[in-house]
Amino acid sequence: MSARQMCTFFGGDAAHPLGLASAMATQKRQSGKRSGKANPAEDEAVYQAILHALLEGKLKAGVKLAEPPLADIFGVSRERIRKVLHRLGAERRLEMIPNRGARVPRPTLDDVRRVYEAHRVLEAGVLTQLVRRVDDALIERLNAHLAEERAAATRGDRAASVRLSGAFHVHLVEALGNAELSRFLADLLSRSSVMVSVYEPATDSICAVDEHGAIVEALRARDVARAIAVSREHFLHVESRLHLDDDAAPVSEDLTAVFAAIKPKRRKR
Amino acid sequence: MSARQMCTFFGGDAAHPLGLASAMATQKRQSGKRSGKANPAEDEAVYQAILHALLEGKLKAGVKLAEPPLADIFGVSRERIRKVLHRLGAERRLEMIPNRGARVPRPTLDDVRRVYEAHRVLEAGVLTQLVRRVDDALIERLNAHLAEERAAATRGDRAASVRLSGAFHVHLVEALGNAELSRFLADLLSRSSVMVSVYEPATDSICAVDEHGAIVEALRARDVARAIAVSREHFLHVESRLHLDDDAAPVSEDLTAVFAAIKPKRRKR
DNA sequence: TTTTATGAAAATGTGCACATTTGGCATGGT
DNA sequence: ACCATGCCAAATGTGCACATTTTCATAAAA
Repeated sequence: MSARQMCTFFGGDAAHPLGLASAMATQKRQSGKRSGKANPAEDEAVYQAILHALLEGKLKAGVKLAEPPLADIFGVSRERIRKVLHRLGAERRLEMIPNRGARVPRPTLDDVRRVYEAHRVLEAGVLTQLVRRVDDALIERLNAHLAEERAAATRGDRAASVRLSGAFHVHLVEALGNAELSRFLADLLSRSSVMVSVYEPATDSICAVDEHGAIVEALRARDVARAIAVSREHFLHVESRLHLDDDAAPVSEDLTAVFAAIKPKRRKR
Repeated sequence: MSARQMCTFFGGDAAHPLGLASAMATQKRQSGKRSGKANPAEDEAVYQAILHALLEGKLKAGVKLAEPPLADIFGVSRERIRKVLHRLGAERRLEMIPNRGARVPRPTLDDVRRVYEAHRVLEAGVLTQLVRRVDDALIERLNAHLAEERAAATRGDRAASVRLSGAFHVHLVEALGNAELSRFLADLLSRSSVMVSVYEPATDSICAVDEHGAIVEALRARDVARAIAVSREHFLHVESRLHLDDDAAPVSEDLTAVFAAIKPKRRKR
C-alpha cells in the first residue's frame, strides 16, 4: 500500500506508463491509420510517460525536450506533445522558455535547500496537528512501515530504502487526511526527486530508519516538542549530506533511449 | 508594501490588467489589422485579466467560461483563450471538464474547511521555525502592520480590513524567505478568496486584529506553544463563522459585464 | 402534462499549413 | 587567429478549417 502511494510520486516501476501507451496504441490502430481525431486518453498517456521519466530521474537536469523528436517517438502529432509540455511547464515540472522550448530544470543548491526547508517546516506543522489525533491504529501503521524500512535496509535493497524513506513522510501527512497538504508534499517530493539525481550522494540511504522511529516514538508519547525536534534534526542531517556536483556533466541524453521501453514503434529513416 | 503583496493574490485594484490590455491592443493595432502573429505578451495579458477577475471575486463560482465569447471580448483568437484556460486549469484555478469547457470551481464546505485546515497546519510550522529567528526588525514590521489593520478597522474600511487580514499571514511566511512556502500559501489564499464569496459572512471582518496581535506577542516572547495555540484558536474562530449558503444562487453572470472595464472594444451585432 | 426522441446550432478538440524566431555554420573582414 | 555578419535549416508559435461532442429547443409519443 505504501509502495503504491510512492509510485504516484516517484514511479517505482515503469509498468504503468507502458501499459497505458500500448493500450492507447492498440486503440489507435483499430481506428484506421490517420483518422487523427478523438483520443481522450492519449494526452494522459504521453503526460504520464514523460512525468514518470522525469520522476524516475531518467531525464537528467538540463536536457532539452524538443517537440519534433518526442512526436516521432510517441507517434502522436506535435500539437499533442506541445500541449503536454506546456502543461508540465504550468506545473513547474519543466522549465519553459518562450520560443526556445522546454528543458528539464537544473536546480541550484539553494533550490534544493529551499525544498528541504519547506518540507521541514511543513512537517513541523503536520506533527503539531498530528499529536492531537494519534491513536493506536496510526502508531500501528507507522510501526509496520518502519518494519518494512528496516527489512529493506538489512537486505541492502537501496532502491526500496529510498522509496520507503520518502513514503514515511508521505504517511505522516496522509494521516491528517487533508488533500491540500498531501498535494503540497507531493509537489515538494517530485521536485526533490529530480534534485536527488544531481546533488544527493548515491552512496547512502536518504533517511535513517532510527530517526523515523524516534519520530514515531515521540508521537506515541504525544510529545510535540520532541517530535518536532527529532524531525528537524532528521532533516538537517539529510540536508548536511547534500553536496555540490557541478562538475560540468553535460549529459546530452538522447530522448529515444529514455523512452525506448515505452513505445517500441519509433521508426526513423 | 504589504498592500502590494496582497495585490498579487487578491488583485485589489483593476488598474493593472487594464493597463496591460490597452498597451497590448495598441501594439496590435500598429501591426496592421490581422497579421495575427507574434504577440508574446498577449497571452499574459489575457491570463492576468481572467486571473484578476477570478481573485477579485467578480467571476462567481460555477460560471461557465466559454471560449468564443471570451475570444470576442478580448479581441484575440480562440486558440489564445484556449491556451490560457487550460493553463488556469493546470493550476487548479479553473475546473476543466473534457469536451465541456471551463468553469469557475464551486467549492464545497468541506473544500473550504480543508483549505483553512491546511493554512492552520502550515502556519503552525511557520511559527515553529519563525521563533528561531525573530528579531526586533521583524516584530517592528509586524507591529506596523497591526497598526494598519487597526486603522482600517477603526475607520470602518471593510475592504482594507479583509485585505490586510490576509496580508498578515502572508507576512508571517514571507518572513521565512522561502519561496516554496510562500507559493503554497498564495495558492491557499487564492483558493479561499474564491470561497469567501460563497461561504464567508459578509457582515464581519475575517480576522480579528486582537488575535493577530496575540500572535505577534507570543512571537516576541519566543513562546512557540502559545503562538501556535493562539494561531490555532484564531483559525478555528474563523472557520466556525463559515456558513452554508447553498440557497441555489444560479448567478448567471454574463462575461461581457465582468470584463467590460478591461477591453472596451467588443463589438457584437 | 410529463417524458422521450431528434435534429440543428454551438462549443470543444485537433491536424495542418505557414509565419516567426532561434541556432549554427560558413564566409569575409580586421 | 578571432570576431562580426549574413544565410539557411530546424524548432517554436499561431490562425484556420474541420471533425466530434455537447446542448438546447422543438416535436412526438405515452
